[in-house]
Parts: sequence; C-alpha cells; structure tokens
Amino acid sequence: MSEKKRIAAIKGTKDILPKEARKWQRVEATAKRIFELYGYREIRAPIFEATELFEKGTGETSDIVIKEMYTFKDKAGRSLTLRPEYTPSIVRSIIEHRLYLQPDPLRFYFIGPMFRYDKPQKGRYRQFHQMDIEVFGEEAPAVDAEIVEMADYLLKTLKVTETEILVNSVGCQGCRPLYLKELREAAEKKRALLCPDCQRKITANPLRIFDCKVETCREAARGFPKITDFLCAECEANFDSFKAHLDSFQISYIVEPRLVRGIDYYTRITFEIISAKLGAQDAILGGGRYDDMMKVFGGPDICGTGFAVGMERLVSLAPFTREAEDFLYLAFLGDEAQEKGMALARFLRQNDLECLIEYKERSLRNQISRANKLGARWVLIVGEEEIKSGKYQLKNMATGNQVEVGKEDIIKVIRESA
RNA sequence: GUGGAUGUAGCUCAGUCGGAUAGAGCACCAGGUUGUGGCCCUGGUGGUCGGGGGUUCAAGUCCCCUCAUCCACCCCA
Repeated sequence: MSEKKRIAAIKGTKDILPKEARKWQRVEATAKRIFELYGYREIRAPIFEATELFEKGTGETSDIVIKEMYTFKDKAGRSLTLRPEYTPSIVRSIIEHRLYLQPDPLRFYFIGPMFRYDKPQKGRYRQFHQMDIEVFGEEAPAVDAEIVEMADYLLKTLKVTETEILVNSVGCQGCRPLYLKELREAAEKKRALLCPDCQRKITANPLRIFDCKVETCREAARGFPKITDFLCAECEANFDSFKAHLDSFQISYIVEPRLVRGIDYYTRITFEIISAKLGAQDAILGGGRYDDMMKVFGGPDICGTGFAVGMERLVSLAPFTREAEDFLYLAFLGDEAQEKGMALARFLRQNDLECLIEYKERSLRNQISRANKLGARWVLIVGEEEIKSGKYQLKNMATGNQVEVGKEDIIKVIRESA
C-alpha cells in the first residue's frame, strides 16, 4: 500500500469486481442460452495468433491493424498479436480443422477478451470483451435477417430498450469501387466547403465524411451519392430480400447508407444496433457479411456472416435487479462448537446450501451483526446447549423468527420456506 | 496520436486570501449488551493531499513537468 510505486491495472484495463461479475454472469448465461436455441455452438480459440492472420483477415488498411494491435515477438522471434477481433481466428480454425467437411452446421459463438491499443474513453477499453456469433456457408439473406432477429431477441430478453437497428449494404467487389469513385469526385467538388478533417477523408475514407458533426459538412454531404443507389443488381436483390425478411419478423430498422464498418472484409449486408445511452461509442453490436475471407486464407469458397457484441456496453445497458443471496451464516460459541460448526457447514454445503462460518471466535452479537451486514437469509446458532441437545437454533433474518431443528431438518425447513 | 476536464481516507466530498497537529459523512474495527442483527451512543484504524521539481519564512492551496482517470476527436464492440 505505501510502497514507493504501487502497481495498478494497466491503462485501459479494469477489474470486474464480484458485484459487477454477477451481472456479467447473468448476461453471458442469457446469451449462451439464446445462441444455443438458434443452433450455435461454442468455439474457443487462443487469445493470440500469428500477426499475419490479422493483417490478412482484418485488413492491412484498417485502423485496427495499422495502429491498434498489441504485437510482440516471442522468444523464438515469431511475431504474435493479441487478437483485436475474433472472426479471423474462427476462419483459421475452420480451415485448420477442415470443419467445413463436417455435417454439423457451421454456426459458432464465442465469448472472450479482445485487445486494441486505443485511447480509452467511455465504452472503450484496451482489453474489452466481445460475444461473437458467426455462420458459414449460408449465402441466403434470410440468415442475415435471422441473425438480426436473434440479436434483437437477446436485447429484449435482457430488457435493453431504446435501441435502433441500422442496416446497410456496402456492395461487393463489383459495385463498391465504382461508388467510392463517384463519392470521391462529388466530395472533391465541394472540397472548399468541408472542414480540414473531412478534406483529408476525401482520399483516406470518403464514407466517413457522412459522420462529421460540422454543419457545413453535413450540408454538403446531403448531396453526395449514396451507396444504396449504386448497388449492382445482385447486391440490390440481396439487400431487398434481407429487408423483406426483417419486415416479416416485424423488426423495425433504419436504412443507413452511411453505415460503414471499419474493417476491410465486409461485403454486402452490414448492420449495427445502437443506443443513445452509450455516449460517443454508441454501438452495442455490429456485424455483417464477409463472403471472401475464407478464400483469402486459402480455404474453400465459403461465405460468412455474423456479429460481435461489446460486453462492457451491453452489461452497462442491461438493468439488473439484485436478488437476495440465499445463504446461511453459521454462528458458533466456543472451541467445541467451532469443530461441530465446521462439520455442519460441510454437511450443509454438500446439500447445496451456501454457508459461511467464521474462523476465529467472536461474540454471538458480533456474529449475528456480521450475518446481517453480509445479507445472510439464515443464521444457525451452534453453542454448548445445542451440541448437548443436538438441536440448533435456526434464525430467519428477515422475520427474526427462530426455530429449533435437528441437523437433518435444517435443509428441509429452509427449502420449505423458500 | 490530438484536445479539454479532474486527481485530498475504502467511497462521496469539504478545506477561505498561501498560515498552526489535514477534516466530515458513509464504510470498517472494538465497546456499551457474560447467547441474538438492523436503531442509538462512545471510542478506534485508516492520508507521503496522484508523483517529481520549483517559488516562498511557510504549499493540499501558486508555477512547471509527469502519471492516472474521465470526456470528446479519430476509430470501433
């Protein structure tokens, strides 16, 4: 504590303390249950991979690869990277284990930490956690719609409200380059009206001009071409079908032609679910289709689609009612009672009852006071008299009522009152 | 990487114009009550005032640097 320099958690990381971890457990359990209902199965890949995996998968022009990766050399000189996202790992795993030759559907989910060297702020951390789901080998837009529906169901189940679903199509290798060219030309004509930042974006990433908050930029951007007007016939049909399925699910969404995913591999359908309660980092989850990644890694030509949920963001939005902890505090008086008490605690735990007992002698008043502060629902008193008679005092902390019970009846009384 | 705000006890925060042993509430520990919690009363533990340097007779207070946190840009979950 009073050492010269105390060691603190690394910038952008944080401890999830027990109270908070309880929320995470609830959210994760709910998500797993729902993912499994839709036929997804858990997959777990290593936390670090060959750096090349992300350079090729996430994309060498993406911000993530250019400036946000935790890359290091191991003792043999290999370049390794703490994963900044999960999709490339899954693709690698599928190829490595030839999972596409299995009869099982290629539907996976995953929960775990990711690492990006970003400047921390609200909803953004250097170690953060994502839940990912991915489907491979299904190109029908019905599956994209089903994914959005599943995400929607997850949020509703967790009682996350006031969210918006944004959808877009970023086109394919055929139509997107054409659009970008048109957009650049349109922006170039209005260069004088744009802020310095947006002038830079004209060449770097013209789609981002749409995000600018400067009024003159917004004004100018209104006249710019939209990707949705440039989709090729196939992409347009694909997008229309996707939207039609969402309509039949009666899921409302907003077509947002400005929705660009900052990862290079996306093709066609992309989507995001946002909440205004999150601040500047407003995406709870985001995803889309990546039809070319498997090929890029020398695997079969299998398409993929999926999304990633930001756990920190989701947990912060999910309302959480703390339930009373159903546990028993065992109060003992004297050495003999301590021995008896420890044996009793063991017995109760083996009968599936959470049980706490002190390790040093304290007054009964003190013990019951502690039981109260800790939130115990029951106190079992073990003193000399109880040991003699084999009957213990079982106190209900909420009502203050106290009954005398034998060892075998403790569990019974507690279960019956629940 | 750029910009702004904030750092005083475990938590929330006072601390005047630079002035004496750095405070409060909550929390924690003990006692008031030899075998019965919550309320109340009494006492106690806990701080190198984020760190370093400077100005000054004197710095929690003023100046510089640094670190951390928060917020925003960028980008994303």
